Amino acid sequence: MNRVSSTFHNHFLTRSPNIILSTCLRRISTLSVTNLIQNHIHNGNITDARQLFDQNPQSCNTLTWNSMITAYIKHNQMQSAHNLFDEMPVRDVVSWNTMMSGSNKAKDPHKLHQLFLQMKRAGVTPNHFTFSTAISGFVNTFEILVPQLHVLVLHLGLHSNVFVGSALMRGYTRLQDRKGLLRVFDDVVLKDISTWNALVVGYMELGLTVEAQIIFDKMPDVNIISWTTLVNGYIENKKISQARSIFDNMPQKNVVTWTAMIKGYAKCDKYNDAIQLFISMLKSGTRPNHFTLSTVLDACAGCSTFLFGNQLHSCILKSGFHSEVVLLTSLVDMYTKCGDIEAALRVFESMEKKNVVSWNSVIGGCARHGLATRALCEFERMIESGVKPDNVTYINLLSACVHGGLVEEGERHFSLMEGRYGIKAEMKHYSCMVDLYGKSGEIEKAERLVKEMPFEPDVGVWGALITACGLHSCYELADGLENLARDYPTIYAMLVKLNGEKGEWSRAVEMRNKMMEAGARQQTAGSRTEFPLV
DNA sequence: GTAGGGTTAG
Repeated sequence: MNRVSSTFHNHFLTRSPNIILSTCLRRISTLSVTNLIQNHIHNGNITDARQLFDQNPQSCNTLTWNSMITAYIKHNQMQSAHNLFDEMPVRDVVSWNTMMSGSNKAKDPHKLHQLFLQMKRAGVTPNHFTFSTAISGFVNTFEILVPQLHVLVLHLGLHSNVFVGSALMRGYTRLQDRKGLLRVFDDVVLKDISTWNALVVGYMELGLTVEAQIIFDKMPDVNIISWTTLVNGYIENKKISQARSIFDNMPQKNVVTWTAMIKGYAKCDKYNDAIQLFISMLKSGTRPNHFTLSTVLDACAGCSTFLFGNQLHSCILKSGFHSEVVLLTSLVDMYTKCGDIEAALRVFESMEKKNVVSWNSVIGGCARHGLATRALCEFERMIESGVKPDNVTYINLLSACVHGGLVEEGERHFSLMEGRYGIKAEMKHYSCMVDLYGKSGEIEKAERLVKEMPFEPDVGVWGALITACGLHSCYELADGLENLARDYPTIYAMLVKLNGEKGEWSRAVEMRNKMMEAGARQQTAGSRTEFPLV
């Protein structure tokens, strides 16, 4: 109000009464319109705010435009934010920063990159907000640009800012650049807990658990996030017992800490430990969230504990998490892996939102249960619903074709995969195709595909081919694969079988002896190798 | 009116 009164006073001294009056009214109306818009935004009435905004273009300054854009972003209306940004008469550094932060929220690093370049071209100088937003958004996609942005940061003297510092530290961590990480850490003069945590994360991600622990022990302050970071770091480095020891000695735990530790067990296939820990969590009085529940469902799927998974389903229905896509997808996956495809399909049908992972789970589930035609139908439905397939979709789809012996369908999808969707065939796609040809007796096609593959075949591809030789008694081809047996000793087992069938007893015995020498019998007896036995 | 740490699925 002081600024307003002083402005009035100056006008009284220099202007005629009419001009003074109209200026005063305009100022009052500008102030009140801006305030009203801000009020609407504050109360979440974004439509009313926009209406007022449109009705009073002359009253809206850059600050009001920025507020409107911020409100749209907050309400996940990125397109409206964008339209308004495009119409802005004057864009300041806040306008650009806001749009960049919106792109981060929408997980659109390409848009962020574009905005950053446009901002530079528009001659607007970036500030510490710009860099912390841009660098965070570039990690994972444009991390290669991090050192260049760091140079700009140093040039503009923004390197001691804590936000810029932790963003840069994540960038250098991603680039596996230990020196860069430490240099940025040292440059942040007033380090806070986040700065220290970022160094612990960095060392952990570089596999330097000892160094990470030393830093943790040196930290002037630690919070629950620091502790969880440490536990998670040990888990990522496969040091589960160290993780558990930290976990047990933490001064306090919350749902995030519990979930991280449960996930740690699930990750190293200790599913029962994961479930036991979940039960301890419940006993401790910590309520699970949707992150916890999908982790535990994953553990149930891993050890096929249908009963426990089924109980979790009831919990989910009561929990209020019934619209979480990830959680429901875990549920679908749990049911397919626990053998109840009908329940999986029911859950899937009930899902309001489905993403590519949800579709992949149901297609993979059908494939696993031998419902090849159903898998193909679900794939068609997926395309119709506008969800784009990815590499996993095709692995599941092709394996459905293998189960159903659908050679032509498989061939068609294999060629459409790259032709229509630009998905390059990976090893697993080739191994499905070799398996598909091999199981249906088209050994020549299988062999040709192995030769034409753009990379060296792996155990899965060879396994598929060798199984085919065994199934269809292709002695010639199999005999030619003997040189591979040193790497994949189970080939001997197949050679024993084929030579036996052919009556080549001395060679069968030779192969059997070689197999015993190579320890193939021991290797295959109790292992989880994917290499199929003939 | 703008910025950063820990947990979820195929």
